[in-house]
Amino acid sequence: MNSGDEAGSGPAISGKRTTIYDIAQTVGTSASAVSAVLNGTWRKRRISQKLADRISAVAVEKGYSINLQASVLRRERSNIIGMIVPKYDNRYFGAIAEQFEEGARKAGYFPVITCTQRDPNLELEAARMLLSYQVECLIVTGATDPDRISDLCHAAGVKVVNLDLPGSKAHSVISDNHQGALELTRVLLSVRSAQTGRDECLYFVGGRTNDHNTSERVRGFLQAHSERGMTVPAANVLACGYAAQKAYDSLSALGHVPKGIFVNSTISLEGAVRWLTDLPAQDRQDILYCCFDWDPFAALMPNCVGMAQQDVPALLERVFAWVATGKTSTTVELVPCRLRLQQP
Amino acid sequence: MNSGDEAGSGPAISGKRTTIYDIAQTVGTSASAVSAVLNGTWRKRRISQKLADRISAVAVEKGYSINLQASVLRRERSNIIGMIVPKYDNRYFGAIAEQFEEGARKAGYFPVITCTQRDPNLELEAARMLLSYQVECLIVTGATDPDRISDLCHAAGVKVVNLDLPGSKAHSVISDNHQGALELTRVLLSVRSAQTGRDECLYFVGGRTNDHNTSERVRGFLQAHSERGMTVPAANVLACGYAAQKAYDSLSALGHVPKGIFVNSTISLEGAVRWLTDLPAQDRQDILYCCFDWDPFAALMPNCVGMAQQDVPALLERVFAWVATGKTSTTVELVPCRLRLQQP
DNA sequence: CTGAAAGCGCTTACAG
DNA sequence: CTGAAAGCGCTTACAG
Repeated sequence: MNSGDEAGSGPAISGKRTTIYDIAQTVGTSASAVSAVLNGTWRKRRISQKLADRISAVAVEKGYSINLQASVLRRERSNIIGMIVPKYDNRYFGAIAEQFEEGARKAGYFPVITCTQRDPNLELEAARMLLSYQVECLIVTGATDPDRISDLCHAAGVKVVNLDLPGSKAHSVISDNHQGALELTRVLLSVRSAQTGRDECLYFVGGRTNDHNTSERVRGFLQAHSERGMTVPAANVLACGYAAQKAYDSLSALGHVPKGIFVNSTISLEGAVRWLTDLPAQDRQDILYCCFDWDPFAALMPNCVGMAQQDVPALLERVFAWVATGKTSTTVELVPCRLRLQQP
Repeated sequence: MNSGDEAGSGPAISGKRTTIYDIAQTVGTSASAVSAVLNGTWRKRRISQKLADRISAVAVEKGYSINLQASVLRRERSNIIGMIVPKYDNRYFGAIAEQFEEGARKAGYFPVITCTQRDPNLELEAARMLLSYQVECLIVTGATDPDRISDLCHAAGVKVVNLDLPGSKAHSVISDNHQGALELTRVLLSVRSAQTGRDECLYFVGGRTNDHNTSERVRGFLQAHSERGMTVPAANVLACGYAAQKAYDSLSALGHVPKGIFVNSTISLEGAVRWLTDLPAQDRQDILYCCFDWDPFAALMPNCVGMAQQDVPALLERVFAWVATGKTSTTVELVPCRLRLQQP
C-alpha cells in the first residue's frame, strides 16, 4: 500500500527532484519527447500539440525544473557570461554590476558576477572558478593583473574583455581618464583662481601611480596646470593608495591645509571628506575639491566643485557590442567621461 | 604527419578543452586515477605519490580546468549558494552582496548573486534559474513576494532564508525597523524642539505602507511622537514609493516647506536632498532630516541629524548560522540597527 | 509524428 | 596500489 502509484501526486518528495524521465513515465512517452517539448524544439520535431500540452501540464503539476548542469554539460554552449568586479559597495562598480546583469539578460546570457576585493589572488581564483563553470565569455573589471586572466581565458578558448582597467592581451573598454581629469582640473583651477585672485597648485589625493588609471589622471591633472603655466611640485601628488584611511592620513600629515584638492575616486573621497569635517570650521570654509568618480550624495556636498562621472551605460554597451562581434583584439577603446559640476 | 602525437604540447587548441581522459591518456593511466588525484581523494585511494605527481604535472602543463557542470551533475552536492538582491547600486545592498560573497566562500560555497530590481517577475524568474543551477540554498533579500519563492524552494528540497524582508514560509533575518525608527525619530524630535522651543510633528517620506519594513518604521515614527503626547496627522506620512523622484515630487507638492523630515531609505533620500538643494537658501537653512539606512556621504550632509545603519555583518552572520543548522523554521529574527548621529 | 541510443565530463562504489 | 563500469540528467542526430 505504501508503494502505490504516485503519478500525479505533485512535486517530488524531498531529495529526488523530478526529471524528464519521471515526466515521460507518467505521461507514457519518451524522455526525448519531454525534452523537446520543455525546451521549445518540439514544433521542429513535429510533436503533436496534444502530447505537448499533456507533457507541459504534468511538468507544471510536478514542479519540474530543468537541471541546467546536465543541460549545459550536454550542449555545446553554456550561455553563461561571467564578470569579475572589485567591489559592489561603491556607486561606480555597483552600477556596472547592475547594468551588466541587465545587458547580459537582454543578450540572452545568464550573468554570474564575482567580487574580488582588488585581491590579485582572488581575481585569479575567481577567474578559474568561472572558467570551470564553463562561462562563454568573461568580463574582467578593474583587475590588478588582467593579462594573466587573459592567458587563462585564451587557453580555455573563452572570450575575454577588460573593463575599466586595460590589459595588453585582450580588448579593453575603459574611461578616458586623461580627458576627464584634464577637464575636471581645469574647472577646479579656474574656480579657485576666481576665488583667490591668483593661480595656485592643487593637490592630488588617492590611488597609485603604477595603476594605469591613476597615472592617466595625474597626467591630465598636470597638463591642466601647465596650460596655465604652472608646474606642480612632486609633493602635491599624494598617491597614497585606495583606502579611505590613507587619504585621511596623508592629508592630515601635510602639516598645512591645502585649499584645492583633486580626489581620485570616491573611496579616497570618503577619507578626504572625513578629514574635512574634522577640521576647525574656519579652515574648512574655503577648501574646494573635485573628484574623479561620481556619487549622488558626494556630488551635493558643500565644498565639492564637480565630479567626473564615468559613463557606465556607454562602457557596457561597448563591452556587449564587442562580445557580439566575437573578434579578438588587443585594442583599448576609450569612452569619454561626463563632467557633473556643482551648481554655484 | 599532421596527426602526430600531441602529448605534452600544451593547452588544448581552441574548442576542445582538456578532460581527465586526455590527461589519463598522456600519463598512461585511468580517468579514475586522474579524477582522484585532481580532487584530492587520492591518498584515501592509496595512489602512489609518483603517479600523483606525474598527473598533477601533466594537468598543469595542459592547462586543465575541471568542468564543474559535469562534476556537480555527478555529485550529490553542488556547493552553490544563491542570493537574490534588489539592487547593487546602493550602499546597503552593495554591502550585503559583498559580505555575502565573503561569508559564502568562507563557508565553502560558491556564491551566485542575481539582482532583481524589485521586480516580482524577475524575482521569481531568478529564483527558478538559481534552482535550475542546483543551488543548495537560496538567500532571498528584500523580495516583494518571498513566500512564492519559499514554495519553489521547498518543492525542490532547497534551503531558503529571507533577508531584510520577512516571509511566512521560511526563516527570516531582518533589521529591527521599529526600534531603529523609534530611536531615530526621538533624536530628530528632540533636536527640532531644542531648536524651535516647541514640539512639531515630523514628516515621513518614502516607501509603501503595505511593505513590512516601511510599516514597522512608520510605527516607530508614530510611537516616538506619541511618547511626547503628539498625534501625527495622516497627511504627514508620504509613503510615495521608493523612487527618488517620487520623494522629490511629493515634497514639492506639499505647498509648504516641512522643517523636520524622516526619510525612509537612501533611495528616497536622493530625491529629498535634490528637493532640498533646489530650495531657496533661506528656506533650506533650518530644515533637518534623518534617514533610515546609512550612506557614508549622506551621513555628512549639513542638514542630516543622523542615520539608522543596518548591521550588515550581524545580519549575514545570522543568515550563515541559520544555513549551517539546516533546520527549518518560519521564525523572524530581529537584528538591532545602529544609530549614527551627526556630530553637532 | 515519435523513441532508442549515444554521449557530454565527471565521481564513486566495486573488484581486483 | 589501480582500472572498468555505471550513472548523474540532459540533448540530439538517427532511424523509423
